[in-house]
Amino acid sequence: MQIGELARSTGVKIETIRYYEREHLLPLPQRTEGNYRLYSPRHVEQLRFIRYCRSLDMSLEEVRLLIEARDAPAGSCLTVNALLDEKIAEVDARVNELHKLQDQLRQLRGLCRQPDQGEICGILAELNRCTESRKPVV
Amino acid sequence: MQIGELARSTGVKIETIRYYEREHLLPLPQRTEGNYRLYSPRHVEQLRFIRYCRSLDMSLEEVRLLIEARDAPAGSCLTVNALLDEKIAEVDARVNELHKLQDQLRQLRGLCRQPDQGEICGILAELNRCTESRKPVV
DNA sequence: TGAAAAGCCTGAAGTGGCTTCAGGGTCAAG
DNA sequence: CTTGACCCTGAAGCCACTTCAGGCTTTTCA
Repeated sequence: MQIGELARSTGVKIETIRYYEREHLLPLPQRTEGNYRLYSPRHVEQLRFIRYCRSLDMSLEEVRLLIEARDAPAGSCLTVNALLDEKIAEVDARVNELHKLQDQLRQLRGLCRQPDQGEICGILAELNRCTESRKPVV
Repeated sequence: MQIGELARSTGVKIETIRYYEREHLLPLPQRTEGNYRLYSPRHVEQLRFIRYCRSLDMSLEEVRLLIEARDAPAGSCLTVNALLDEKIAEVDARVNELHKLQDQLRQLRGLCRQPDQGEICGILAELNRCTESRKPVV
């Protein structure tokens, strides 16, 4: 299976596949006489593994850890649990941040409901106000 | 006011200030005889403006737009409103994604509550399962 | 048979929003 | 006069890719 077919069957771009190879996340494939990469079902699995982990917001470094753990499963539970716990905490924190951001954005948006009436837009006024060392209303 | 004081009084790193200058987000400051940057209160305001926008998750490109709008406020309401609406939609979408991710991560984490019992960790088993072309349980 | 089109190759540079590093120059205090 | 705090520049590093330039291989079709 050539790189194009691997790309189609996994939905991963060719360039990304080559990038993973350079990063040693995918084992080196065989080559044809014309120097084309030749992939095995093993590669398909590994690529899917990487993409599933990435869809869970893991960094490539974390994916590397998980691949190690997967290839030597004994005793790796603690590592994997710790990784997931950390990730869950990160995502929780990020969601909280974004909720606050949503409030701020909506309040700011509320300062100018009408299209331009000639006077200065309430949003710009507020953004400007925040450049002085007073606290934002929003 | 030298760059160090500007940095202290705004909480922005010196390197970041120089970076904003390179990116034309901050006007070029005067220089002393010894080639040190000299900032005015105008620069302090502008830098605060940038950081406030950044705290609202605006990209530097968007900040550039807002600076333009701020400096020519007439008729800029529509631009500013559109930018905010887009930003609000983006953040909403991201929050939804993260909520789904949280569910996934927590379910995955639930597959291995105990430290290593010798058998293969349920999490790794599930991650592996997802490398085959079946749908994930989680 | 021959040429175009589709597919593949490599290495380097670009993305955003900074941060870090190497290798200096300037200036006030002791 | 030297130490140390402060400042300067230009280049490279970070992440996870993406894009680009320039060229090779294989297939397809006239």
